[in-house]
Amino acid sequence: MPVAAKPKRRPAKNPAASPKPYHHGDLRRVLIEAALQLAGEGGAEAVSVREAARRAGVSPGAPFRHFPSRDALMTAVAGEAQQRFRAEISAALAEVPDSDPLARFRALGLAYLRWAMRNPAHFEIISSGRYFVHDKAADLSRDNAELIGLVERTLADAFALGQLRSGDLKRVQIAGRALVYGFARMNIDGHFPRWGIAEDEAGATAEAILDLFIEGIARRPNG
Amino acid sequence: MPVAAKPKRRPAKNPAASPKPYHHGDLRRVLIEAALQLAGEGGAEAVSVREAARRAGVSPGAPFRHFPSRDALMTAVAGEAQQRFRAEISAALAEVPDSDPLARFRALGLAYLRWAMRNPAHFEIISSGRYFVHDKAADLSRDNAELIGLVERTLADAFALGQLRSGDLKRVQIAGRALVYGFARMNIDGHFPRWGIAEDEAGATAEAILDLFIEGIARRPNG
DNA sequence: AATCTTTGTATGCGGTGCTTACATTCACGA
DNA sequence: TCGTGAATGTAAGCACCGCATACAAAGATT
Repeated sequence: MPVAAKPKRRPAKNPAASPKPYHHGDLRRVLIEAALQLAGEGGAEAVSVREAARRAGVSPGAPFRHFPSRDALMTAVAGEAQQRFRAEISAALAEVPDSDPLARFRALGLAYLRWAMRNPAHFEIISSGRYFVHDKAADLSRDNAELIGLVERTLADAFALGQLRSGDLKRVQIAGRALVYGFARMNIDGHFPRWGIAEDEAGATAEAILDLFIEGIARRPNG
Repeated sequence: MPVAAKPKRRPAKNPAASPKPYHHGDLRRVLIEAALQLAGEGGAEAVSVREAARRAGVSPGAPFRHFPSRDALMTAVAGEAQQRFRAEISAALAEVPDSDPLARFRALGLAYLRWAMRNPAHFEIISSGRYFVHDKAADLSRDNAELIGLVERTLADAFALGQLRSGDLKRVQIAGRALVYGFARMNIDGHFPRWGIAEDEAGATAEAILDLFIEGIARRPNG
C-alpha cells in the first residue's frame, strides 16, 4: 500500500507534516490522555488498549512499545490522575491557615470528596487496586504515603491544640478515610439513587456527613 | 460419539444414572454455585460464563439457556449472596433486645462489617453495581430498601429514647453507611496493607471505627 | 554514509460474551 | 401408549479483548 507522496521528511523534527508520519511524536502521552478520556466516558472498565490505540490513530500493537501490559498503561493513567487529585487538595489546603488544624482537616476531606465526585472514573482507577499493582508503582505509593502523613500531622496538631476529643489518632484517621472513601465509592457504584440523593445534592450531602463526623470527633464545650 | 451403553433411562427421574445424562438436572443452581465459588477464589472479576460452564461439565453455550447474559447470571449470584448477607444480619439482630436501639444499630454495623470482611468478593458483587443492573433486580432492590428502612426505624427509636445527639437521622444514616461501606471496600480494594492493618487486625479495627462513630453520634452526659 | 536502536505495522493465538442452528430428552395430551 | 412440542443441551462461529512475534520504517550515532 503506497502512501500518497511520501514527503521526504524534513530533517528537523517538525510535527506539522500533514500526512501522518510513521513515528507518532508522543504516543505515550497521547495514549494516557486517550485512556483518561475513555475512563471519563464509560468508566474505568471501558479502557482498552485497542481502543486507546484506535483513538491515537495507531495500530493495536503499538501501545505495547510504551507499556508492557494494560496494567502498565493503567498505572501511568493512575499516576496522571493522582497528580491532578493531589493538586486539588493542595490548592484547597493553601486557603486554610496552619493555625486551625481541624479546619484544614475539613478542607482536605472536602477537596477529596469534591474531586472524587467530579472524576469518579479517575478516582476509581487510582484507588480500586484493580487496575494496577500498587507495589510496583513506587511513585504512587510514596505520594499516597505523603498524604497519609499529612493527615496524621494535621490530626496531631489538632489534638495538641485541644480541638479533638479522643487521642486515638490512628482510629480517627482510619474512620475518616473510610467515611470519605465510602462516600466516594457509593457515588461510583451507583448507590445514591437508592438513597434518594440526586446528583446536584451529592456535594451538599458530602459536606453534611463530613461535618457530622467532625462534630463527632471534636471536643465540645457542653454535652 | 456413542455414549457407552446408553442405559435406557429409567422412567422416573432418578439422577443416580452414572453416565451423565443429556439434561443436567439443575444446571441453573449449579452455575450459580460455581460462580460464587469462582468469585471466592479469584475475586468477582474472575467469574466467567465459560468457566462456570466448564465447572458444571457443560458446553460453553449451555448457561445461556438459563441466563440471557453474564449480567443475568451475576444478578442471580448477587441474589444468593445477598440472602446470606441478610441472614447474618438478622441473626446478629436477634441477640439484641428492642429496648436498646443504639446497641441494635451497633450490632447491625458489626454484622455488616464481619460479613463483608469474610466474603469480600460476594460483598463486591452485591454492592458494586458493576455486575448487574439494580433496576432490573426488583427482589434485590426491595430487600435493600427493607434494610434501609430497618436502619431508619432503629435510629428513630434511638433518638426517641434520647440516645442520639442529633435529630438529623438521614445524615446519620448516610454517614454510617458510608463508613461501613468504605471500610468494607478498603478491604476489597487492598488498602489495608498501606494503612498498616494486618489481616487479623481488620476485625478489631472495624469494631474500633464503628465505636468511634457511635460515640460521635451518641448523646454524652459530660463534654 | 553505514549501522544500530527505537518505534511503528502485520499477523496470529487464546480468552471472553453472545448468537444461531441443530440435537436430544422430557412432559403432556390425544 | 404414543406423538409431538417445549425445554435444554451441543456445535460452530462472530466480534472483541490482551498480548506475542516477525518485520518495516524512521531517527540517532558513529
